[in-house]
Amino acid sequence: MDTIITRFPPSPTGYLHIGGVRTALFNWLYARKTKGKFVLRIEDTDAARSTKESVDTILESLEWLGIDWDEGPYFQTERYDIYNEYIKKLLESGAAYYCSCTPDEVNAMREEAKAKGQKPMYNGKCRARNLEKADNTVVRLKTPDTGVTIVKDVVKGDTAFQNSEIDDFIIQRSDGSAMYNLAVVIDDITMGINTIIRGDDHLINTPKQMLIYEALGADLPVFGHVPMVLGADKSRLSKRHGAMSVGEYKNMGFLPDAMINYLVRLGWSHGDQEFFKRDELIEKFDLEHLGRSASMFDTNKLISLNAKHIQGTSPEELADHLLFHLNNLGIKAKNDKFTQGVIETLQPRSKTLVDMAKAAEFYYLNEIEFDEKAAAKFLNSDILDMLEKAAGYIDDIKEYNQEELENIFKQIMEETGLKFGKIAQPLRVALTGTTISPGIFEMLLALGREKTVNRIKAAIKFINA
RNA sequence: GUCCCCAUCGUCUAGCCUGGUCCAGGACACCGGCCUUUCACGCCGGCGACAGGGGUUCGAAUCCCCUUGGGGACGCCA
Repeated sequence: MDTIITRFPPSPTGYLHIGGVRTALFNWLYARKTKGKFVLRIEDTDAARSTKESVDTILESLEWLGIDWDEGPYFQTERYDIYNEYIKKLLESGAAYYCSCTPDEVNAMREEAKAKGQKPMYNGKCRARNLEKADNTVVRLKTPDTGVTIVKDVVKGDTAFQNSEIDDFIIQRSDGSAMYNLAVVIDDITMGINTIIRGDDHLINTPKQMLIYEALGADLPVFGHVPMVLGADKSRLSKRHGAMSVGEYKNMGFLPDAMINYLVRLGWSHGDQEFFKRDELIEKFDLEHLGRSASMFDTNKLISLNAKHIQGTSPEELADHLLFHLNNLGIKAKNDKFTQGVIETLQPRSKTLVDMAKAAEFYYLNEIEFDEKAAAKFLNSDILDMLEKAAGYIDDIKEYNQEELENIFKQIMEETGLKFGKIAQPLRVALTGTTISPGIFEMLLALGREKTVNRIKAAIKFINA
C-alpha cells in the first residue's frame, strides 16, 4: 500500500469540540502508526461564520493535545482558483451544468416532493436547458437517476444509496464560491488524501462525493465513518452538556494524555485494555477495532483515567502542566526539585491537576493559616512539649532523611509516652493547617527542614498566644 | 415525511465477521470489607447487560427477518 495520508478538516466556526478532537485523533493515530502523513486543513468557505479566533483556538487545542501535522494548515478560502479549475472541467465534460432556479423555486420543488412522500430534492429542471453563466446561476452536478452508489466503509461495511435519492446538488454558488462537497473532494484529491476517517453524520455526503470522484475519474479514498459522541442524555453533544471545548478540559485539570486516552477508547478498543500511554496508542491503534455504535461522554471515566495518568507520569513532566494551575491559584512556582518533590507526595491522591494544585498550596505558603476545627482539636497546650522536642530534634539531626525522622519520632514517643497518631496528627495540623495531607514522612521530606521547623515554631507561638 | 446508521451491565466496552470454551469477561460509577498516622492509593468482594419477537441450527449474544427504541441526514452550512 502507498503511504497513508489522512487529514483533519475543522471548520473554524467555534472552538474545537470533543467529537472533532476524536476524529482528528483517529486520523492522526493512523497516520503516525503507519508512518504516513497527517494533513490539517481549515474549511473556512462559510465566510459568514468563520473567524480567525476560531482558527487560533483550534490550533492551540491541537498543540496542547500533542496532535501535530505534517502539512498545512491549508485554508480553503485560498484555494478558490483550484476549485474553479475543476468546476470548469466538470462543466466542459457535461458532468455539471448551470442552473438559474431561485431558492424559492427550489423550495417549492422540495415541498412538492415531500407531498408525494418522497425525499425533498431539486428536480433537475435546468439540467437540459443548456444555460450560460449569469449573475444568479449556480453550478449543479448532474447525478444519475438510476442505479446505486455503494459506499465501502471500513467501519460500517457496505451501504447502498439509490441514485434516485441523490439530487443534482450545487457545487458552486452564484457568487462563484465552491460548495462544501466539491471543495472537500478537490482538496482530498489534490492533497493526495487516501484515508478518510470522519463522523458518521457525513455518511450521507459520501455518495455525493463519490459521484464527484467518478466524474473526475479520480481514485476513491478509503472511507471510515465513526459514530458520533453523544451527551449523557444521548442527544447530540452541545453546550448544555457542560464542557465542550478542549480548552475547558485543560482548565479543569486534565492531562492531554488522559484526554487522548479517554477519547480514543471511546469508540475504539484493544481487548480489555483501558490505560494507554501515548506511544502505546500509536503502536496499537487500528481501523479494525473502531466501534459501530454511538457512545456517550462520561466524565467519571475521564476523571479516573486522568488519575491513572497522573500516577503514571514523572513528577518532572507533571510539573510542566501543574505550574499553569498553581499560577491560577496565585502561586508562583518553578519546575524544580522542590515542586517535583511536592508532586510526588500528591500523585496518588489527585484526580485532576486542579485537585493537585489545591492540595499543593500549603507547601508554598509562607504562613500557615489553621483550620479552626483542626486547631481547636489538635493544637492545645498538651502537645506543646512534643512540638518543642520535634522542632529541636529536627533542627539538630545531621541528615534530613526518612530514617532519621523515624528515629526522632521513636524518641519522642518514648519520651512523651504518646502514640504515633497523637504525634502525627497535631504535627500535620501545625505543618499544613488541616487534618488532611500526604503521609507525614513524605510530607516532611518534601517540605524541607527549614519550613518544617519554622512551621512547628509558628504553631507553638499560636498555642501560646 | 423520505433516506441512512446503530442496538451487550447506569456508562465505556470484550466477545459477534470465522455459531458451542459465555448460566457473557474487563473498566468507570455505586455498595461492603481489608490495609492504615489523616486523606488518598492499593487489594478483596458485591450489585449489574446480550431491547422484544420470530426463524435457521443438535446448539445463537454471535447468522436471517420483523417490531421497538435511539441517532443522523435531507441548505446558494460545513
